[in-house]
Amino acid sequence: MPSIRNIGVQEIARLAHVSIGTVDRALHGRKEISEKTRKRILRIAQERGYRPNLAARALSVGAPLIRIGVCIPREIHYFYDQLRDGFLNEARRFEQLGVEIVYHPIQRLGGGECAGMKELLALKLQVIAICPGDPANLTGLINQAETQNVRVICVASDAPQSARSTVVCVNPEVNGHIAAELMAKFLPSAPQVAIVTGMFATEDHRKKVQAFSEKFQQLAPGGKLVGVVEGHDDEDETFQKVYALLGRNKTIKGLYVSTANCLPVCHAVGARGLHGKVRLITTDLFKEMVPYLEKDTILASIHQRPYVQGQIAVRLAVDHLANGRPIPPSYYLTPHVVLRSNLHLFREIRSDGIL
Amino acid sequence: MPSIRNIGVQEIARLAHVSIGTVDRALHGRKEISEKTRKRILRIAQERGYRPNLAARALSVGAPLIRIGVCIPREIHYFYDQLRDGFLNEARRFEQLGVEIVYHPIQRLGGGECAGMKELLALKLQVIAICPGDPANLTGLINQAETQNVRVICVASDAPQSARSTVVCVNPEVNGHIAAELMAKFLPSAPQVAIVTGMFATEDHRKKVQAFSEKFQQLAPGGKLVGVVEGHDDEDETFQKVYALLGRNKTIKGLYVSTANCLPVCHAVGARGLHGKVRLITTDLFKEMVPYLEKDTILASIHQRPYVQGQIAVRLAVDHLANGRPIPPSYYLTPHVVLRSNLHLFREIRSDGIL
DNA sequence: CTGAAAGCGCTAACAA
DNA sequence: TTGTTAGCGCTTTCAG
Repeated sequence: MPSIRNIGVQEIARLAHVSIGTVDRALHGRKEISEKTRKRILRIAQERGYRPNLAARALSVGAPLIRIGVCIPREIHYFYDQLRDGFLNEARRFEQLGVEIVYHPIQRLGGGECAGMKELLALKLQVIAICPGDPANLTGLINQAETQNVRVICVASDAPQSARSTVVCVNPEVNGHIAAELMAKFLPSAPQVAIVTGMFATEDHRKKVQAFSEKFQQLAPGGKLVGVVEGHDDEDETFQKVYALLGRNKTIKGLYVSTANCLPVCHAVGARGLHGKVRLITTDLFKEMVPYLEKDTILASIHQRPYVQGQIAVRLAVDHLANGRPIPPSYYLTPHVVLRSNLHLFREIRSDGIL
Repeated sequence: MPSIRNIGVQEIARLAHVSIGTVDRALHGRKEISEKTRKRILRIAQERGYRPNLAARALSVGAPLIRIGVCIPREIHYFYDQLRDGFLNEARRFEQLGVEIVYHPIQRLGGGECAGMKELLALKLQVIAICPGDPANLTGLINQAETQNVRVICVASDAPQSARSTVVCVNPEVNGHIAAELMAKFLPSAPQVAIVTGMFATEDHRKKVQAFSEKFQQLAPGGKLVGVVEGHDDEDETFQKVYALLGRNKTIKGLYVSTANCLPVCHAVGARGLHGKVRLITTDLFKEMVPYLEKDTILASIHQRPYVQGQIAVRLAVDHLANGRPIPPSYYLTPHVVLRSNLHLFREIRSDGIL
């Protein structure tokens, strides 16, 4: 334990026999200072465990010190509105410490994210949070940002090949595994099941499919995965394909819908008169799902907690920039399992704004 | 929108034709000021949407402004250590804004909570967080605290008859309902099940039992609740009683363990050679449960997230005291459903300290 | 009852 | 390259 009470610039200046101006220069790596005095000052600060007083800093500077650019899609609203609110509400808590969100939405996942990123890059922010829709294309810009000492936080989806500081998301493999486990436990033994996904090209979707399929084999001996439907997150296409599948194969007992696009699947089940016969494990949560959860067409939904993802991204940024804590290389959060009996506790379903 | 930029005491003083000293007196309800000038100043502050600059306040005062007393049990460690860490870690984020935790543990739930509360009361804190083990006895002290303008936050358990500002917990009824839903969905139709609880005298335990029993009737037609074991959270007693029950009744397929005391239940199941025959829904999470989750003796556990409860209590306090937001009358959080496939994501199981 | 002024720890502008 | 100083918005003390 270096010292009991916290030391300040004043004290450091005294110990180093320099003025506080010089201490400030040393601490902030400014150039107008000789290398040896900087060393000396830094060593003293280190030894005495100097931690800057953020309140004083914020007060002195006046302008926001930690500016977080947020480049996330607008659509699908029910998901990204929550994500945005997580960012905004959490940042407000640290407003007085100089934390500010620069919200820079794009229309949809992958739609103009490079342009958005470039604009944010020009703003000289400390942190950029982004949902990579097309990681391959974005990687160059992410690396450029990190080179310019801008921390990049991927949210909800990842750009694993890039130099991003961290990612905040639900691991898609975990999603697939949970779905498989629930399916294996909920359905009678040796069931036939199928998957409804968006498109194989999307890494997130592909991983969920694969993880589900592996885990399901393992947990449901005798069970069988009899089809994977690629709905391209299009309502009509999804409905048609699922409707056709259920017509061809009367023995299917379960469907894992690995994207948010579960409504057309519910409709197809209904159109075949299979409510109560074919059960769904879905992804995420929005109001329109409630009736299907209540009548057990949807047995459970795996909720990726976008609001909390936004919150956590802000916290990682603030913890790092304000309190000097390291950013963990990834932050995989536990999804919630939504059931009939806990449904009413989720912010998506509630009218009050409570977390 | 009252004004674009935030106004300060200086500006209010100018507008009211008084000095900033007087503004300060008005804003803080100090006595050395005439009623009419106070009114005038307050009106102006109101009109212009004055919000104090917390950084400046913290800087000026120096000492912690928001002191939160935390009177929670030490045992059972696996639960209350998490709760404590939630308080401590979250408070550290707001340290520079003058938030401080006064940690004042008691040995076990209900063991000396009145004395602990009294000691905290003497410290002139702004907030006291407490786990009521014996609400009837504590209510007087809680009311006294609130009268003295100390906000009382109940955590993990409630004192519903008191004037406490709020409670942060998992609603025991929700716990019971989720357990019932999982039991009904996981087990083959019309199963016989039993409950293992602590003691009926504890409100939390009683409510879980009742909620489970009602919901189970409703969701598992033909199923039957064939016993309720009161284990008094004693390992031997619980083992003996469950062992006896499983001997008497060979048809039991499921057990809902509504307290953290699930290990003796697992042992009893093992001793009867019923692994894989009798399935458990348990409560909370600690390392020793892992093998039973992995071999599916425990199908799922309902995790009350003590760490997050501590976090949220701090946030409610800070949001209220620092940012003037109202405290919601209750904050019921969603428990996590722990399964084999998400097990490794929980802080109780991980070695790194990440949330 | 009210006003004036010092000072919290830090940054930034200017002087040397 | 270094030192000096004003001032961020607020609380607090001391004078009036």
